[in-house]
Amino acid sequence: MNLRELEYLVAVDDERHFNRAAQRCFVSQPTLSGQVKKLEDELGVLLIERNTRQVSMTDVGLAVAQQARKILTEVKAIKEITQSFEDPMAGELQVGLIPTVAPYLLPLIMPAVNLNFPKLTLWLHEYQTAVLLDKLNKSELDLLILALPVETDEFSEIDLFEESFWLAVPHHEALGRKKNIHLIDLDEQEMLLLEEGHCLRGQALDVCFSAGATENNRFRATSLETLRHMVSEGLGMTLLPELSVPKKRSKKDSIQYIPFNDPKPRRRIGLIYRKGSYREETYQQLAKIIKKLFL
Amino acid sequence: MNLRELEYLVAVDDERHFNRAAQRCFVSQPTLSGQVKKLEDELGVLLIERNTRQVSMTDVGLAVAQQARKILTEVKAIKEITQSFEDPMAGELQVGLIPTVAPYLLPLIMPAVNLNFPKLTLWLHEYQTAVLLDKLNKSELDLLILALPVETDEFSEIDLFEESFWLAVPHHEALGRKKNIHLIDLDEQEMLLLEEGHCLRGQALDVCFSAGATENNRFRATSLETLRHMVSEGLGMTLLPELSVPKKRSKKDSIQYIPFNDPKPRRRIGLIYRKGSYREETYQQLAKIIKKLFL
DNA sequence: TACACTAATAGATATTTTCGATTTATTAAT
DNA sequence: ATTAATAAATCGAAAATATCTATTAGTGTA
Repeated sequence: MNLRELEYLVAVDDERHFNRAAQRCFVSQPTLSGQVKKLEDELGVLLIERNTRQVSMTDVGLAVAQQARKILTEVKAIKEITQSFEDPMAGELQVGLIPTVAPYLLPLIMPAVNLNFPKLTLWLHEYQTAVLLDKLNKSELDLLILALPVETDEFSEIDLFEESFWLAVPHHEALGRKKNIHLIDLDEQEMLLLEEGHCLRGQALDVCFSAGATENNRFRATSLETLRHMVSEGLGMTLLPELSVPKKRSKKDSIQYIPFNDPKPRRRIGLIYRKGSYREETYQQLAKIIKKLFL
Repeated sequence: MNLRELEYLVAVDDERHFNRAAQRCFVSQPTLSGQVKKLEDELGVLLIERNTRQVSMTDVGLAVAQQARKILTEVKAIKEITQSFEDPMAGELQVGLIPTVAPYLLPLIMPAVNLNFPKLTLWLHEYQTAVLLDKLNKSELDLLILALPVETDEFSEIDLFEESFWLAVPHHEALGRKKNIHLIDLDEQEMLLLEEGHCLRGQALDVCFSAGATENNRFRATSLETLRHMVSEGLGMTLLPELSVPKKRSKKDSIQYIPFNDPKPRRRIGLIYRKGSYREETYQQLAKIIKKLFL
């Protein structure tokens, strides 16, 4: 078997036309026809049903073409591997982030990343922790930015920064007058939280639990911004991670943002990747740049 | 690039010796040397550090060889794909089972499977549910036999059979006199259970909870057979899945096995595989044969 | 210095891939 | 029925590639 044969097969599956497929592969039609036939002979099955009027794939053909695509993708990866050794800070990276971090962190770090590593292209993906871990595992993603710790020994972690929680209260609430608050001030309070699946929900629940607060079970927000709108509508208070707290705040805002006194409740944000990945150097340098911004 | 070049590279990585690597590939040493050099030229990096005395892989070389192995494995899979279309009931299958099912189910089904599908080779793997699902996801396994339901939409399920739970009590216990028992007879009883990680533990806990029984927290068994020995030593009672209950029982056994009256507590055992797998036909037929044994 | 071992090189040969030209088959239009 | 248009298969020559044997060159050891 041969990688070119596989390319030809994939081209036929895409084009459903031998001539066009051949053009796409920059070879003549007889060449492509011949190689496809050779592949069929070697495998001992008919991959493509064809007459002079129409081309269609057999069931086996479809399955083999699918596998061929996978193989060709893995082959491309070889070139990326070697390039990443030549220059660790060049190439493409599939990065996954959790939704409660991505929109607030990316504007902060992307300019610095692009400036320092102009040859590095980041493809950004936003999913909840469980999905991210699965995709990292399956090598669909290379690198995750999420809340630590993650209990698994298949991945390596790098700490990035710690993020405190702030209290977001509607303007009219008594608590909104305070400049700082203590955890115990939350005792007996009812909090709005995110829906199931967001790791932030679990972290906030922990804080609520240790402070003696409870969850408002009538509403659960699907995103941090929904949550913020709910607070702004006066429906209740919530905990927000520091990065999502606006830098410019005024006493007239419909939401008052209040920091905690020590010991501040907080979460760790970090970066994880598959243990022993050949891209380790890339990840370390990326982490270094991001950390610098939080000093 | 070329699959043969990748084979040569892997051979060198394995043998650390050009001559032996060449022999392993059934080519002459100059051929192998030349092709490896060609690969290095194409990738633009040194993969192997060599002089006439010793051969060692560079970091890039190791990473590329690793990727090459992956590719060659995927290529092999093509042949398996076509063969499985030729005859769905031929070839190799990586089957995963949970530890509370494997040792009791396999002796029952393997003779029938081997008889009906002599060309099918099953490789059997025993892990707890979470690990099985991960390996199925990563395509390290093709097929799982475990307790349903499994909450995920990436896999397809086929029901195999339902398995009732039996009560296993030490010979001397009062409950051991009974021929049948009701769930409510377990009220206030303390049960021995498996350690964390076994799905059977969760299923038994459910039963205990609904019956008003509690767990004995001083011991947790690592396997069903350990659990059975603990009961046999008189340390307490437990729930066992039907398949693990001996067919021949006597009143003199140190363990008395007692079935439940309706509604019997039970669990569903089934088979799952990746949705849309080209092996679907194979799995359906396997399921059919297994089901037949439980009619 | 001679020897044993190993990888690289050179030149010849064999194999495989490719191309252009042609053939065969099918459909649509006249 | 005939013709034209389209598309895939086939053929034979050429080009490209992989392989072989024989030889060379480098490295460590006795």
